[in-house]
Amino acid sequence: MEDDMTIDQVAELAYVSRSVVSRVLNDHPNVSAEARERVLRVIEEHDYRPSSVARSLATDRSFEVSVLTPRRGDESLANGYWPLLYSGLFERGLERGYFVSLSMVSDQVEDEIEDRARDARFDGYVLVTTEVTDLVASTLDADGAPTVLIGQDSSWDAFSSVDIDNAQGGYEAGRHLCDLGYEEIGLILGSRDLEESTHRRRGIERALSEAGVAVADRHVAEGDYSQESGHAIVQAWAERAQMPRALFCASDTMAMGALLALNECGYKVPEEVAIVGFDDLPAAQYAIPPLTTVRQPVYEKGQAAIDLLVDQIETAETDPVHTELAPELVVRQSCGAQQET
Amino acid sequence: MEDDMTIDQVAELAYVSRSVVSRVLNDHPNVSAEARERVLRVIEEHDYRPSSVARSLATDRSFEVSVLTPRRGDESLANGYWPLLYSGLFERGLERGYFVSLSMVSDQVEDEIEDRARDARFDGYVLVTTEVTDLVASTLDADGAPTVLIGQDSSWDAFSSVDIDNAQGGYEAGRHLCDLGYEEIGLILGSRDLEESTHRRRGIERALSEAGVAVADRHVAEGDYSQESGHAIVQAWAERAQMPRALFCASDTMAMGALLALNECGYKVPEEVAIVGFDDLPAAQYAIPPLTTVRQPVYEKGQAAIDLLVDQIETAETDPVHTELAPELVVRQSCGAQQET
DNA sequence: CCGGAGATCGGAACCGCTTCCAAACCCTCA
DNA sequence: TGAGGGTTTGGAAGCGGTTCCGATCTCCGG
Repeated sequence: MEDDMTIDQVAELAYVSRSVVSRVLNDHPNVSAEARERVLRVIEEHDYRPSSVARSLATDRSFEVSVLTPRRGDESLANGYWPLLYSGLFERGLERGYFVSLSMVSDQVEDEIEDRARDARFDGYVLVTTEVTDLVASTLDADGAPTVLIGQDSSWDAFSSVDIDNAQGGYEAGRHLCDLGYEEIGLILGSRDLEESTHRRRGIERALSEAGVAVADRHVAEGDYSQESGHAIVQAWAERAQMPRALFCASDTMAMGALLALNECGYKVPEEVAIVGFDDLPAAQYAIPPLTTVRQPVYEKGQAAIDLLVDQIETAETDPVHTELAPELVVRQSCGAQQET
Repeated sequence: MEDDMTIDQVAELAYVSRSVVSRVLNDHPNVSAEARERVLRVIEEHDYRPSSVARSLATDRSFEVSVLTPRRGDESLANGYWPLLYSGLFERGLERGYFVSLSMVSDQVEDEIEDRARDARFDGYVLVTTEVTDLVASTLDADGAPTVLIGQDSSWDAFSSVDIDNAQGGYEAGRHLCDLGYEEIGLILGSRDLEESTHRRRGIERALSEAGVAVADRHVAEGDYSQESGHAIVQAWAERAQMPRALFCASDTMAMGALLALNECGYKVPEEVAIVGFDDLPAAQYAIPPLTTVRQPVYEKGQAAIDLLVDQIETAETDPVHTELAPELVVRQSCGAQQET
């Protein structure tokens, strides 16, 4: 099959003008049934595809959106959260007629990305935050390019955003622990700099204080969402023999690390130490014991982000919309609650 | 800053014709120092960027390459291998002047991807295989688009490819085990359908037979590279009380699963069971005990793929090149070898 | 039988850039 | 001083589409 046909060649073969071909390509009215028929046959026979580049130039739309995701450290993509999020983005994008592609922006390439970002190649951007790179964000902001954030970042609230209600999630985890009667609770939090983890913290603290449970300072630790940090914190508590009776971990990965450390140090879960995580990564259900955790609808987050973005592109609406999805407690076995069914 | 300037506006402000501006943009000769100077100043002052779309149309080059990666199951991106590979791709791409973007192709969107792929938007493609989707591959093949494969797939050897020498890796793992004197060795292999895992298997089997070590059929199992599969296999062996003295796992993720199971079943590693993995994922060094494994240069794989691809794009060379990178045994503690320093 | 509305079509301008080519310019050397 | 060579320049034609608009065709009712 020779390819690389142009619209003119199609026109010629179909005995019509290029305008007519363009019209059938775009489902415009005012083309006779016979003409349409002929054009379609030529297209079919020669497997013709219009050049998206030319179309882009003419219409100033590319039907492509770009997902910009940070790469910090080797681990950034290394857990089940990301593929799920991307799937939501990719698939919903295609459904809505947009091709989505992903780029990792690391510090050393930030300005090149910025260059690329600016040149109107894309109709819009999704910034996977938890640390938007400021350069890129401010460029996008200045350009007025349609952009939506995944995750919260109040310094960029001119952008639309999608996130879950982190405080609510923390609250439910806390409630669960309190309902089960635990009173000595340890908190393994995420970095103080992430609004997300601040909210999770506030949520659980509210639950505890409502239940009249206080947490000791020595039982509050800050990790960085990595498995290693969870491991280290629990190990430290074990060494000092000040293990709490229950643990709240601000991420499943930290919970996994904690679980590992608990295991090594001989604590039985949940008999001696209960543990609740956050995220409900695919791996959570395979943990030993299966992890009770706060599920966040990751795939849906991706979908929602695309919806927001596409709406913004297509309506030229510029007022930011902030969407919050509801998290949901998933009770498994790591807290000792009896499970239903 | 108003933006969206066109080359004509720049030309006007700099008192030259659009041709001159184009020449300075592309570092072409034959523009006087003064003219160049004026043009550059206007560009600078107005923060002008040429439209890559228009440029693309005119030159038939986009300086973009696309990485197509399969999404099968939620776990496909879920380990440290991917971010490393992508970093290699992205960063080397930028170094060579190409913007690389990633798309996940799942079955339900395959034909849309194919559409997109064909329309000359990209200068080339990297297929992350271990299961190239046939539709996409054959389209690319038919179009003669520059394409390179990461991983091996002999049914597509018209494409250039990058891979490591899997047999060699398997061989070194086997040698290590034999050198340490293990004689009862279990093999936890990857799927038979993956050439990669067939090669790994052949490698270790050669090492064992050279050392005169035989492996019992009951000690050969096929997993799917997932942690769960490693876990399940070891658990089965434990239940039947036929645990080998040493384990070769065809991937680190399976090794992690195996480690977990070993732990649960009360086997000490490496005192009672030695274990060697494959890949050297970032997580391998944090395992308990740190995992002896065959390191594959993942980042370099990404780089090499881009190099091959860009060379092919720029020289219009169509003969495929098959590159094999060398794996390397990384001795840590899971096999009981004494470590240097 | 004619005028006019509506459907259909083709011509041409345009999107923003590259590139070929001929024209203008500047020097140098015979 | 004038021819000839090399620089520098601008004009114009593409690249492959979309879209506006005026021309043509059809068909109907008066």
